Amino acid sequence: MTAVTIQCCAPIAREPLSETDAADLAVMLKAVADPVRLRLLSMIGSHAGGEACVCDLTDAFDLTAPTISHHLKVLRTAGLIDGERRGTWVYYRIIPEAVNRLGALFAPLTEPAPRSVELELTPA
Amino acid sequence: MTAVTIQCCAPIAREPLSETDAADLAVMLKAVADPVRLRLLSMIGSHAGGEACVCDLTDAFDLTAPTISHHLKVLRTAGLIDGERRGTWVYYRIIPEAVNRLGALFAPLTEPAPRSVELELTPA
DNA sequence: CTCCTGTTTAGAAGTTTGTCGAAGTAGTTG
DNA sequence: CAACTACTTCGACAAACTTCTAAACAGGAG
Repeated sequence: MTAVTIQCCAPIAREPLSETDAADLAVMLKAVADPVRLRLLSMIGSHAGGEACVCDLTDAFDLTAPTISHHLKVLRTAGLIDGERRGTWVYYRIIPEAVNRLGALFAPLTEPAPRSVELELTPA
Repeated sequence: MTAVTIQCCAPIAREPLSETDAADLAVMLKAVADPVRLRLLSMIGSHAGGEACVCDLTDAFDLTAPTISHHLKVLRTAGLIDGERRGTWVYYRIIPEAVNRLGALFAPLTEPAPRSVELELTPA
């Protein structure tokens, strides 16, 4: 059921990116091109249950709550994470499709021609 | 022989990135988090022979030569490309290991446990 | 309702980044 | 050597970014 569904742009070395695709991807990459946001994304994604509370995230850094909130907003605006308030706390989780899109962009491409490069994730 | 050899950091959602790894990766991601540099990288990687001359790259953009040169330097400093002068022209090519490192970072991770995720590139 | 905690918004200060024009280096050709 | 082309370095400046403090908003407890 977790179909992965990688689509948007071929690996970066297959064919030149269009101006539009490049601009589009740059937004996502900019969001992830910061040490704090990288760690936030990693913490959220690797947290038990696939989601993490802002309170946990804030405690893990030597930064103020507004700063963490700002970084989370950047990740959210870029479509990489999604947040939900449940009672007192707000929980964030990764949007896998977005992360997969980045993975596909930098996927290894040993041959110029599309050989049989397959990810064996769902053995059917 | 193209062993790929992906190593450095587990996928982003496997375990929280260390502060050092995050800072390290952020340098590479910052280099790639710009529409012009993304297109440059893509043009270089997808160019015939695996390398492109600066003259070709400069012509493809509406930017001055110094600006293109600056962007190439950012990519080079980040370890993503390497340049070589041959006679009159300078040629740049992608460093695959660096790009693969980014690919590994965003590789899909459907299960928390390390299942049999294998890239079938060298059928031995 | 009032107070307290968790989170976001608003505004400001300091730094980094993208771009340019001008000038410098490298190699080819006459 | 002189002139020309290809590319890089330098210095400058506007725009964008990271971080902070202060203040607002949201929900739970007394």
